[in-house]
Amino acid sequence: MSSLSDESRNAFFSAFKTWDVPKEHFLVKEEQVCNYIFFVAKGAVRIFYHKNEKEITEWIALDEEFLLSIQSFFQRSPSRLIIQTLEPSEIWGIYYDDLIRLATAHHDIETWFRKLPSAALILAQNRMDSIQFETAHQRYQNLLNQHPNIIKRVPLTYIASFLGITIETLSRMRAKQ
Amino acid sequence: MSSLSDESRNAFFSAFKTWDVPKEHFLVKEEQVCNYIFFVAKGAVRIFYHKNEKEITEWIALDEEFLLSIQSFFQRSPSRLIIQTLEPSEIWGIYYDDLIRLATAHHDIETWFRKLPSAALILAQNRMDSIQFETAHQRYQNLLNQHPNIIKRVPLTYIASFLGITIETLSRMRAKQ
DNA sequence: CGTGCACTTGATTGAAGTCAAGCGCTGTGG
DNA sequence: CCACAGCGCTTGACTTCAATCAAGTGCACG
Repeated sequence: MSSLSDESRNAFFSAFKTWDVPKEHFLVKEEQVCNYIFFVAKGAVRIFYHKNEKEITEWIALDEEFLLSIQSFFQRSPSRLIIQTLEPSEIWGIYYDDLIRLATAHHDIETWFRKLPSAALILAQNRMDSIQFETAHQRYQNLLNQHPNIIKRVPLTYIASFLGITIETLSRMRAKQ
Repeated sequence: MSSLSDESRNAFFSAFKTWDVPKEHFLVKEEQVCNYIFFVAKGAVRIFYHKNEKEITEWIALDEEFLLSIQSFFQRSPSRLIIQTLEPSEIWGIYYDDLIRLATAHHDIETWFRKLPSAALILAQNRMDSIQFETAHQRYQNLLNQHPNIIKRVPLTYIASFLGITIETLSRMRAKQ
């Protein structure tokens, strides 16, 4: 995003649609195609999937963050991931076809766009590393350092699910700071 | 791959270069850019990265499998992943520029090519799921069912590292079938 | 006012890591 | 040609982290 020219950035942001949505509103339901790149202008949104009847939180986006199901958006296929607000939120979204149009017209947008899936792969890799090699306590501390607002604003269940631990364990970590 | 027309498939395979390489030969070293999509025609190759001075195996490719560092190849940036043969092997590779040329000429190759990063993301996601939610024993059983040849041909260290467990634990799993 | 949800706290269990010792090849050097 | 060093793997004893099960507290909302 930071790599875009002012002109491209303006074109990009002009293409957004905006919505005001209540708490627990679905931006993408299971098996739907994710047709938008979303930007959480204000509010809190989680992205999660079902695994053995449980909901696994993949990420929680607060104010001024992007999110989407990369796989669904890029492959134009039904999403395993579900996107849902945790608070009443102001959401912006850029529609797939509009983004393609922009990418065709602006080379820097195309470059940015093309890099998204492999950038997401790096994030997935990092998250896997942290689940595999860090203790629950380290993961909690990292989240606390890097995204203190998530800890402050979001219910335990979602944080625990994101960290890959039980709410009991998370509760105990907090008790010991 | 299966989605390519005969013509595209021929063009694709004609563009390969081939090498005979000894055991423990590096196809991609750390911090190098991965310029090829590799195809292991015959042999065994591992892809791994360094984490806290340890080598973490990400995948092991045997006869007739593709492998590459998606992130490095697509972003044209230095690779965190290292690719190295485990046996004397016959390796084919298609060079980045050649692949771009093919993708420009053959629309189905371009489609295939564009999908690679988000397809890899799904694999990464699945692997994370298995590390997070399956026991070491389940992961071993799955590997045994889905890739028995890896278990047969590859030294324990690499398999243990791929499964995310210690060699002791792996040895114990094998003892109980 | 009470039912339920979000969170806490405690006791117990279990899976897998660590440390340590030992076995059986293979290959190199005396 | 044998000896022994080293590697790949196994086995055992112990430890640890976090899950599970089970109560219990406090607040929120109908």
